Parts: sequence; structure tokens; C-alpha cells
Amino acid sequence: MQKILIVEDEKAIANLIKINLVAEGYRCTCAYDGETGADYIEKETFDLILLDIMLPEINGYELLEYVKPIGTPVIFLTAKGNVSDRIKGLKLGADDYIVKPFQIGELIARVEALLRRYGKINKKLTFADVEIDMVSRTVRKAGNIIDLTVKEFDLLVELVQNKNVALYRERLYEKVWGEAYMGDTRTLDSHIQRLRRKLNWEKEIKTVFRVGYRLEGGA
Amino acid sequence: MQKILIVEDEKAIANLIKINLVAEGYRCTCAYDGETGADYIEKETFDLILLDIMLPEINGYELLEYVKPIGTPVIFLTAKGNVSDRIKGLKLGADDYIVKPFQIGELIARVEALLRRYGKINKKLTFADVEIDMVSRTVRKAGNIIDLTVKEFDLLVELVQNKNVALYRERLYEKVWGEAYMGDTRTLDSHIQRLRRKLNWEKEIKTVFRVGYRLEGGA
DNA sequence: AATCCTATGACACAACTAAGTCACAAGTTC
DNA sequence: GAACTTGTGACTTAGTTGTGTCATAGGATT
Repeated sequence: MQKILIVEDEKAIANLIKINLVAEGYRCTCAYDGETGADYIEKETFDLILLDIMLPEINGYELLEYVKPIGTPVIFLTAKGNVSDRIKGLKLGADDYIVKPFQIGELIARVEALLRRYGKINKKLTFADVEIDMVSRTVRKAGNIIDLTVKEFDLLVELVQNKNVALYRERLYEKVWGEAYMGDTRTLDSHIQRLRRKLNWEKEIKTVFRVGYRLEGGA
Repeated sequence: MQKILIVEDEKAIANLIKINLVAEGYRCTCAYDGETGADYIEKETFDLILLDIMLPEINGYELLEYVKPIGTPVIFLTAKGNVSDRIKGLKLGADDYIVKPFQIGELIARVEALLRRYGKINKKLTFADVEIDMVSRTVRKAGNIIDLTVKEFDLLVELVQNKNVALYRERLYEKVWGEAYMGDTRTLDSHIQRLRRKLNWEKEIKTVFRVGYRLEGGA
């Protein structure tokens, strides 16, 4: 379960947010002023911080400076229309902002999007006896390092993140290569072939005819 | 692959959205007025609908009423700052809204978030001892994987989604093949035959003479 | 009930399309 | 420039799908 810190001096707003995020399955802590917020950040690790700019005592920007070295993603809560605030916040390292008054659905969407973005970075992925370290970009199978090229690695990650899902060729291509797929070359096929060989995954990477590929089995 | 319907009268906006969603791996259909939108909803099943409130002829709210019983999730596209619109939309059953002009990234994030939330619900179909996983595109009967081709799979889904309903040949054909039916070939019959064989569904798929087929029984 | 007409079942096969394989050239990195 | 990565085209192999033919069954008409 992911933990979210809400730093917001208006208790009504803070609690409204909390109720809704808890309902979505997050664990939430509220701090009603910057100092308390800083204390929490010191003591615990959070997956995400929602930070009001206008705070008594310590303001949001200072707190942001404080959070930055830790690397926790931050969403700024800013007053309506205050564009310079947003820009300042983003420059200082906030990952996103949301304008008050906001609909709770919008907040949740942003929280989810940001957590998903960050989630990808610090993770290790595993599939059967294959372990993928996203940070060092290394892959081990049964403990032995398997050398993969950049494209092979990206493709593997995409497959493992969607194990047991039939992935359309177009989608795979677009995710790994970042551009539209024109189905007249053998690029994707070749890379699949290389992955299958290097990992001995002749069966695990199943061809779904006229669709794409599916990584089958695993944990 | 998930299908999204975009109902938006400004073609430029509709197409912009489409291009971006297609790049993300979705299949998109655009309707430039409410009536066309209603037609599509009638004919096809979508995973998500993006719906502009301000539409010629039928407005967004009416269309929403129309979609509600089907249960497809809806994201409203509303004009800037029109708070009462948003609230009305949410009350009427929209699952989220986004304010124009929007950043395309935000739209995508919301689409993904919503599909993920809903995806947990709608991704498996069952009929008797047959389980259909829409995501991995696999079919199991009594636990054993049954290999189906694309057309067979699509046809099966159509039948199961309308179990105990007599489906006209024309309708089946148009749903699965996406084109008009000219009743002088054995195409549909052959595929029905293949399904019956692979699933041992000689009785379950009942022929309705001069009409089409009906999947009978099940849970 | 006998007859006729049409719809569907069964089947085999041809046409088509997709994917596998491979070798190599162009591009990158060290 | 050596070693490696990557994309591509030619070719091969394989899987899918539509179609015609013929057999059979269903329903209508008399």
C-alpha cells in the first residue's frame, strides 16, 4: 500500500482529500502546517506528497526544497489562476500541480498518474527465474547476468510488465520505439527472436497470431 | 486492444484526441454529432466514451442517459470553468471530466486511470465452464487453454456477451467482421462450426433457423 | 404426407497474410 | 577501427480465413 502525505492548512480540504484517497486504497497522513509536514517527511518515507503552497510558518516552496533531495514526487496545490506560482513550483521541482478548487476525481487521476510514472523507476521486476533491475538495467536469469541491448531490455520490460496480456504489435512497437508502427518491416520480430534466444524463452513468449505476443506463465 | 468512442463536434479536437490515443495503443472511433454517437454505441461495444457536452442535436447529457444502462465508463469534455456543467455531469453518472483546453497528457492519464479502474471489472467473461480473458485473449474450458484464432475469439465474445439472445446473422457478421453481410458465402457458418468443435459446443450454440445463432444455457 | 425450396452443416482447399529466420549494411560506441 | 547494436529486405515457413461444392435438414405449400 502506498503512503501519501497531505500538507494543507485548511483542515476541511485536507480531510476531504484524505477520505477520498483512503477510499482509493492509499494510506494518508495529514499535516496542517509546514513544520509538522517537515517532521513527517523526516520521520517517514512517503510515496507522494500533496503540498499546499500557502502555508503558515514554512511556506510550500521551502518545504519543497526540503523534499527535493529525498526524491519523493510532489504535487502542488495552488490557488486558482495563480500562474506564476505554478511555474515557480514546477521550476523548483514539483512534478505536477492542481488548481484549487478542484474536483476530487481530477486529483485522484493525477495522483495515480504520477505514482505510476515514478513506480516504474525504482522497481525490480521478476518473471519466473528472471530478475530485472530497472536502475542498473541488468537482467539475471537463475542468477546469471544476461547481456541485453537497450531495445531488447525495453522490450523485455514491456512484456514483463504486461505478463499474461496479449500485446498488440502496434502497441509494443509504439511503447518500445516511441513511434508509429508500419507493419512492413521485420524489426519487432527480430527483437523478439533475440529475446527468445538469449533467455531461452521459446515457449514463454508466445505468438498470438494476428495480434502480437504474450508472455505466458511466470509468478 | 481497447476501443474508445470520441463524441465531439469539433473535428480538429476529435482527431487530435484520436491520433494521440491511437499512439497509446487504443483503437478509436470518432462521432461528430450526438446522433452518430448514439448509433455507434448501439452497434458496437466500447471500453470508454469521451463525450463533449456541447453537441448539435442531441446534447451530451441526453447521450449520457443513453449510455448509462450499458455501463460503459464516460469522461466528459467540458468547456473551461463551467463548474455547474461538471457537477451535473458527475451527478448524471460520468466517471470523470476534463476541462477544455486540456493537455493531451492529462487526457491520456485520465483515460488510463479510468480504464484501469474499470478494467478490473470487465475483463473476464464466463459461460458455463468456459472462461474468457479479454486481456490476455485466452480461453479456458474446464481449466484447459483452448487456442482460438482472432475471428473465432471475437465471435465467441459476441456470443457470450449476448448469451440466450438470438443473434441475427447480419448482426454477428457485422460485429465480428466489421462490414456488411452478403448472405451468399459460408464464412459465418464455417466459423461457427470451428467454435462448436473447439469448445464441444454442438448444443450450446443453437442454430435459429432463418435468423442466426443463439448461445444457450450457461450461468 | 409428399414435394419443393431454401438455409445450414460439413469439408477440403486455395489464397492470403503473418511471422520466423537469416545475413548484412548502416549506424553507434568505445 | 573494432566491436557491437539495430533496422531491413529477401526468402521461407506456417497459420488463418474465405469460398465453393455437395449433403442434409427445416419449414412452407399443396
